[in-house]
Amino acid sequence: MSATAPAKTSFKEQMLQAREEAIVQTANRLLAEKGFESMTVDEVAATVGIAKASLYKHFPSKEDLAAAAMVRIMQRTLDFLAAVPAEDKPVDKLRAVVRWAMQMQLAGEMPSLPHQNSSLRAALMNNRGYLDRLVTISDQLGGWIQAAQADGSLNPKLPAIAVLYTLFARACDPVLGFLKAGGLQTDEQIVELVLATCFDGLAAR
Amino acid sequence: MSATAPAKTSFKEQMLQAREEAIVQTANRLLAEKGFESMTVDEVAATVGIAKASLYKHFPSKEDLAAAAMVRIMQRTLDFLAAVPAEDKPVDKLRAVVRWAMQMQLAGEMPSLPHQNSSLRAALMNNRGYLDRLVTISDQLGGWIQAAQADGSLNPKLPAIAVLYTLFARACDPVLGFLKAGGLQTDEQIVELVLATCFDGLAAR
DNA sequence: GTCTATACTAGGATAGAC
DNA sequence: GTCTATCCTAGTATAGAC
Repeated sequence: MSATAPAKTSFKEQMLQAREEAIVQTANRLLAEKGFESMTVDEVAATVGIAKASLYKHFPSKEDLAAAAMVRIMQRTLDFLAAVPAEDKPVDKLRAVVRWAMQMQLAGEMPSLPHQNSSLRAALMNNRGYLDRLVTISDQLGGWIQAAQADGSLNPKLPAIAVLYTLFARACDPVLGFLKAGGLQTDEQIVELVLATCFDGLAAR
Repeated sequence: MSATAPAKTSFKEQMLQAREEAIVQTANRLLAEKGFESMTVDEVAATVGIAKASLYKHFPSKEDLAAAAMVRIMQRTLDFLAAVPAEDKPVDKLRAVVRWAMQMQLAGEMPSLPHQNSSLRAALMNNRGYLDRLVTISDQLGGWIQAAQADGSLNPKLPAIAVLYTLFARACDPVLGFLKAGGLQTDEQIVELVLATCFDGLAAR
């Protein structure tokens, strides 16, 4: 550990971090595209361009790899929440978050929810980094939901927890994919359409 | 083929049909519970109480088995559609169908949508029985949607196809499972809650 | 058409050299 | 920490007797 060592170590660590980021990013895309069960470690490694054994030096299991990808999307969500203008109306903040999440999904960047019985689900429930971020996101959205219900822009009769779950679910809504496959709307139109049905409902107003 | 044969043959065939129904029903539940990829043929066979090889005498592949379960739920949907009172308002017919589908999901009887990239998806797209039922259901719901938009009870600005997709998606909405896991509402309350957010939206009216 | 036993493969994970 | 080569389990599917 000489005085000149830090620079090289830091560079090496940067490379390491960059590779890990590439791996997690690839896992994230495949998770969004085909789900945890259908995603194979072989495919992740091949896409990144490294050997499978090398990948396993970074992540001890497929579950840990997928969990890292889930933590990443949660962190990106937190980053977005932090960037929402504080002066916006609560309901507009909520709309902005859901819009962003839907854009992520259309871009193939939003991993689908793990099934109740999945081994990934179990791994996430034991992952502090994931749970902490989930709680932070829920608290922040929960505050906005209550504020929006208090100012009369969101239906105050709905339990806040039901609203929260609904917003989470819309981030993974398969309707976006259906409409995209139909090819009749642009991505932007699809997002605004689903956003409108989410907040305003199907019934006439 | 003597004159006395038909009775015995018929009985045997009834047994055969009953067994196939038991297999498909089990597959249906497992499909709802854990999805196509996580469902194993071993588990289906064990649950039904037959050997795996026997199951393969009835269905040539796992995909065919799952497809039979999907055809079954589509047929049950058609049966429900046929039983909806013709004199009801179009929008009430739509509500009734979505309510029924949500009840099916909470009962663990609604298989989750196959992922875009799934081998099951490909099998379904080559399955005439599935596609025909899907088209019939879509046509019937599509007619009700247009009627509801015409009579002013459903938002006429929404593309009918988007409404149709939204209704399909609500049948598999993960929000139901989230709320059920929370344990704060009865099944009936969950259904009415999600039904209300679907048709009336999250925003205050 | 049901069973037991087995073939075959995909895919998660590891060994060991560099 | 990267590679090639290999292990090993789980799971789909089939053979062959009854």
